[in-house]
Amino acid sequence: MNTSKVRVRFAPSPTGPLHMGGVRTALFNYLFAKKNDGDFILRIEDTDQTRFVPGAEEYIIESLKWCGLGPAEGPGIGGEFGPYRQSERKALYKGYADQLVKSGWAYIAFDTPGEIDALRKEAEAKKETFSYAIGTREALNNSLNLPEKEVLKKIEAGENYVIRFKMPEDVDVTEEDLIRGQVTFNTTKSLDDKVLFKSDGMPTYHLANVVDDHLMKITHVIRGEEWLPSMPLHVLLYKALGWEGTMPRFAHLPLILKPVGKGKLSKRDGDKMGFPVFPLEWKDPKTGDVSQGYREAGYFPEAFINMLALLGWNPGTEQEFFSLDGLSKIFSLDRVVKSGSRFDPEKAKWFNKHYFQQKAETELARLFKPVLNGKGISASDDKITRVVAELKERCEFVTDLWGQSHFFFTAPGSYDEKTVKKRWKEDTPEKLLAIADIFETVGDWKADQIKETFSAFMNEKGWGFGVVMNPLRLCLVGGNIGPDLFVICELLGREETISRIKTAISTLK
RNA sequence: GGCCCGUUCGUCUAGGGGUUAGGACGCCAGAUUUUCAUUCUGGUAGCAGGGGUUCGAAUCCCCUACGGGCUACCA
Repeated sequence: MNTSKVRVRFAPSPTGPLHMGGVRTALFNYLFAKKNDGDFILRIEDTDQTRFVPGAEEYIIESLKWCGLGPAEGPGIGGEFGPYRQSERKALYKGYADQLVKSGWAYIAFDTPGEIDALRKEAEAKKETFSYAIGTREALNNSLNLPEKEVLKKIEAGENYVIRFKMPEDVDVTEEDLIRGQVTFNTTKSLDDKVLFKSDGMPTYHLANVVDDHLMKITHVIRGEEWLPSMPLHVLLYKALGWEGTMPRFAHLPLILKPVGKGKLSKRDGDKMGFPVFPLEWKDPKTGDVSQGYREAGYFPEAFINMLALLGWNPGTEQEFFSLDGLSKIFSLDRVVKSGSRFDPEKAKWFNKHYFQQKAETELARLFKPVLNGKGISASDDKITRVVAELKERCEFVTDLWGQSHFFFTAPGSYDEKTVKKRWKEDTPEKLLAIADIFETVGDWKADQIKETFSAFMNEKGWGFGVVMNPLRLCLVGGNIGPDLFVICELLGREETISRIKTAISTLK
């Protein structure tokens, strides 16, 4: 067993934006590395040139950065095991594929995609499935059946070929998965002769992955459950390459499922239900479609990470709030759950609310300021901080702030109809005018002073508080939202308060 | 279809032979807040089904059902 320093990698392929499931895989890798004083590295698996999407790699790197999951090695960062982009390692893989052919673990196959496709269709018509494997490979166009001379001739003639793994017959491959325990696969029952090296000169995932993990001294492969079925192939590959002694250990993470309905979480679910599935906003370079991001939706990275960490993992205690550092100290793979987890957007919001409430008012004000500026409003930091302080506990997102506070910065342009109907009575203007007058007499324009003067007057008149306060609120904010009425008065200032009362009266009269 | 993995409140989960099956989100109710929201307190709700093993099963075994993944010269 490998006892060297723990090294794990996150190995996405740049075929689009990083999905939150991918972020979670990165997170668990990161946490495992930190917990074990190991290295977390990023490797870009871009062996499929046809699926390359411009900007995807940058997106991945920026997403990890936003989440605080900085790799120790990777593209643009460097490290002694580079390059970290598989396309830049291209020259490396062919030798290993050839070695496999030489040792009899692999063979050369000349069948064209068209031919194989036809075979597949043919089998399908008979309600069977074609697989290139023992039982069919004997009759196909490959180096197992062709004389060596013929094979050489074809290659020299420039004929396209792939290199396939020669899956051994009827072997039970048993390997321990760190999350699931022992898993056994029978080679004949469940595995075919996978392509290791493509006709375009690139390795497939299987070869590149094993070669790179070996060369990069990866000790633990932590990846999504969709890879579990290919674990035996990889185990066999390590064996075939003579790397059994340093083979990494495997851990297959459960998938993140749709909030409702069947299947794994997809981009569509987010669009349909209005929650982000990507960490950052993504604009598809081809279609121009924009997908929502957690960052843009107003989530704090620490909330996003905290939520993700608890989706499929738990500390075994009742603690729910964790910083990345906190997680790094206690994370362990044996507390990863085996079954897929449905994602709950409500819980994500709840996490964000928690972190929002934890933030200092000045910090929140700093974040809110650009929002205000974007609306053409400039206000002193002091005022913004005061406003934020009053509204903080009724919000979950920085993006909620405006909806709760616009009236502090701009006078209401209209009045909520429902509220008008419910609260604005015939004698309301007269009463509010009296209040405006009494406001002129408030000594020190502070919330409690205003309240005191107001209450004294109300008691003297014998008016019901609700009858006056609700319409007053309507005048000042345009609806029935906002914090304590007297606080609103104070922050608005005496002049503005009275002016808004008068404007409302003349508008609603 | 084949192969593999899984299944505890609606959701995330604890619990791994003896528990009143615990917590969280959501939801509902009450209290506070002269609005709304917040906050607090309480409540609702679960071991997929059937067989074993055992004095005793949510827990171990088998079967069934259901869910999920894989089954590309994609990762």
